[in-house]
Amino acid sequence: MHPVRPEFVPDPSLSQAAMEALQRDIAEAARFEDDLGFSPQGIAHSGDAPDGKQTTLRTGDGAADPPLVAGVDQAFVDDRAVSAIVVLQNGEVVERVSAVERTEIPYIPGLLSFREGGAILAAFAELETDPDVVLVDGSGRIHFREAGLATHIGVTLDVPAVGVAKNLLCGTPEQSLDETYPEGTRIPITADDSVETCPDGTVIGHALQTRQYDSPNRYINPLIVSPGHRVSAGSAAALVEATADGYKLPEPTRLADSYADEAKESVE
DNA sequence: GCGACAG
DNA sequence: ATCTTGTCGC
Repeated sequence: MHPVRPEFVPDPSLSQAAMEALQRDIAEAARFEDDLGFSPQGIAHSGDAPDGKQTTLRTGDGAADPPLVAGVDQAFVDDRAVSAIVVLQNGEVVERVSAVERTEIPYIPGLLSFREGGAILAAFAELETDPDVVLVDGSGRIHFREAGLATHIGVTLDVPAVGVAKNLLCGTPEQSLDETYPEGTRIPITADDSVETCPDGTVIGHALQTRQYDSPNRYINPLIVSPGHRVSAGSAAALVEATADGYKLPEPTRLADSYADEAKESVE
C-alpha cells in the first residue's frame, strides 16, 4: 500500500520546527475514534504457529472474513533501518515483507517517525495485502503533539493504526506503573502539560498488562498502548489484548520483531 | 539552568 | 534501538 496523504510523508531534511509543525497537521487529520470496519473483539486465535519460514498464504478474499492485522517493527545496522511487516489473519501469517533504508537523522524523542518512517513506508510499498489495522512499535496519540509514529504512519496511509510501546513517552498514568498488576489490567494514561495539543485529563492511551507472572516476586512491565488513527483508546487496548497470545507483545508485533532481526542479518 | 524523553 | 554470558525463577 502507498501513501494516501503524500504531504505527510516524513521528510528527514526538514528543520525541527518544520517537523513539529507537520506533526500538528497530522494530529489535526488523525481520528482517535473507531472507524474499523470490524469488531476489535472478533479476532480469532490459533495456537502457537510454527516458526521460521512460512509460505505466503493468500485467502480467497471474501468481504467480511476475520480482520487482517499487521505488525510493524524495525531493526538497525549502522545507519540502515530494516523495517519488517507481518500480516496475520486468524493467528496465521498471511504475508510478510521487509525493506531497508538509510537513516538520515539520529533518534530524537518526539521525532521518531522522521528517523524510521521512510523504511516503514518502503516496506508498506512492498506489501500486497491491505491490512484492516496496523500495530506499530512506538507511540500513537501518547505524544507531545499527539502525532507519534503510529499516528504518522496511520494518517499517511489512511489505515487504522495502534501504537504499541514498551515505555511511556509522556502523559500521566492514573495509577503508578511501578506496582504489579494482574493480566488484563488497563491503566488510563491522561494528557498533562507535556501534551501541548489537547486538554489536560484527556485519556490518550493505556498501560496494558498483557502478561504477568503467577505469584513470585518478579513482574512484567505493562505495554503502553495508544490510538494511532481511526481507533479509540479502548479499542486500541482491546485489539492488543485480542492479538496477544501468551507473550507480552501481541503476535503481529512479536513476529515482525523477529522477522526484522532475521532480515537484518542479510544486510551489508 | 535542570529534568525528561517511544526506538 | 544496539553491544552480549550467564543466571535467576517458574
